[in-house]
Amino acid sequence: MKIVTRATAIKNLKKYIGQDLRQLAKKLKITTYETGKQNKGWKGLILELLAGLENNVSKAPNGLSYELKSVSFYHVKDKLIPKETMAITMINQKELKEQEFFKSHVWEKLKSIVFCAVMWHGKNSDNAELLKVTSLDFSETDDLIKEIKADYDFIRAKLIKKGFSSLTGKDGKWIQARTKGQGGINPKTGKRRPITRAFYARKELVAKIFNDSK
DNA sequence: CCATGATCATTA
DNA sequence: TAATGATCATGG
Repeated sequence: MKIVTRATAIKNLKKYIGQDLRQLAKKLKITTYETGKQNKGWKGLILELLAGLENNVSKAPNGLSYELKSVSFYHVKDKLIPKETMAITMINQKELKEQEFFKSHVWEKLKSIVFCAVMWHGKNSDNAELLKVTSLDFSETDDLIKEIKADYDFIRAKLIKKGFSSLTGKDGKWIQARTKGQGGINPKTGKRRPITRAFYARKELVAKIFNDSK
C-alpha cells in the first residue's frame, strides 16, 4: 500500500486536466457503461487510480487521509454550474443519533476534500473531460461550516424525533439526506431492498467549493 | 450484505 | 433546468 499525500494526489491528477477520462478508463481497465452495464462510479474509480491510490472501491479512507470526489459540471448561460449534488457519506442511524457534527464522517470527509470537476456531455457521459482539480480545507470556525453543522443538527434532531423514514431530501440548506443505496428489488427474495440514505452536498455548496478553491 | 463510487429517472 | 427520489456496479 503506497502512501500518497494529498498534495501528491493533486499533482498527479493535474497532469490529466483536459483529457478524456473515458479513454483513460479503457486503458486502465475500468469498467464503464460500455460493457452494457451501468457503472455510475467509474469516474470516481479512475480518478482514484490517477491520483496514485490503490483502486479501493470499498470503505473510504478514514480521517487521516482525504476524500477524492468528482462532480459533473455543465454550462448555464456562460457559467459552469454543478450538474448534480455530491454524495458525501452514508447515514448510519445509530451514529447520527450519537455523534455530533465534528465527530461525524460528514465532517471528516468535508474538511479534507480533493475536488475534481468533470465536464458533463449528456447521458452516459460519453466523454468526460477533466476540468479542474482542487482541494479545500475547512476550518471549524468557518461561517459556512457553522451553517452546515446547523443542517446536520437539524437532520439529526429530526431523525431522533420522527424517525428515519421522516427524513427527506428537502431538509437542509447546504447538505441534505437523500436516498442512496442499492435500490431495486432483491431478485432472491422478490422484496424491496431497504431504503438507505446518505448526506449530499447541495449544488450551492458544490459551487462554493469549486469557486472558493484555487 | 453493505458502503462507496456517483448518475439516472421523473415530474414540475 | 431544477429538485428529489431511485438506482447501478464493484469488491471486501
